[in-house]
Amino acid sequence: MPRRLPRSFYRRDPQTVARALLGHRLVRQVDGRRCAGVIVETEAYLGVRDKAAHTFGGRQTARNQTMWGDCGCLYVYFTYGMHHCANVVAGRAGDPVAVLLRALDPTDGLDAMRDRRQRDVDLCSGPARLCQALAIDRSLDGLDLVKSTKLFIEPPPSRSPAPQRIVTAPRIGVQYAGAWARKPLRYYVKGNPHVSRV
DNA sequence: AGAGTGATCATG
DNA sequence: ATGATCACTCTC
Repeated sequence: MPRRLPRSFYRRDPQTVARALLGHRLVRQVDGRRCAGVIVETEAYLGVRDKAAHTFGGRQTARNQTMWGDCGCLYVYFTYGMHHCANVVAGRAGDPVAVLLRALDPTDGLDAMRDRRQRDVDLCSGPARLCQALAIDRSLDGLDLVKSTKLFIEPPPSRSPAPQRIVTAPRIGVQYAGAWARKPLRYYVKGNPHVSRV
């Protein structure tokens, strides 16, 4: 059995989870091949009060159903007619908050990622890029990261390196959200070259 | 800076 | 039913 983060890790406010996720490894098993990367960039979405969140104002739709369920599950949405983005559901069931996975530092299965991305660079630097690299789409929506072997999050080795410096910044691509767009709800590892933008 | 792309959503 | 929008990416 793979080592995985427990449910309790996710059952916290999304800002805490977004920050804590940095440095853990997202692992994808597909076609008997392993692809993985260290999470280096995330964003917190605060639910019904957050104008930038899909669940703002209590919206509950076919698309965002997963956000209303148990923490530790994957919320995948499709946008712009071609891109998928992946979130981890946080908080308590009924509080529809989540953390968007924005970038990985790729560590395993780079060849498969290059095949899927049709590129040698920017394999996992951006929410839709990392989904393409790891073959994540709507069919994985609702998947339980605490139990699945197809996709899960692995803690770093117990003898972990020195804690990394974390930067906060406004979230990307949510300018329509007014004051909520300016809140520092984006988290990334300072100096890491795989962060989607600085 | 502009185009691409179609599911999704709020309106009616 | 319909039209506007979109937690993005690529190319110029």
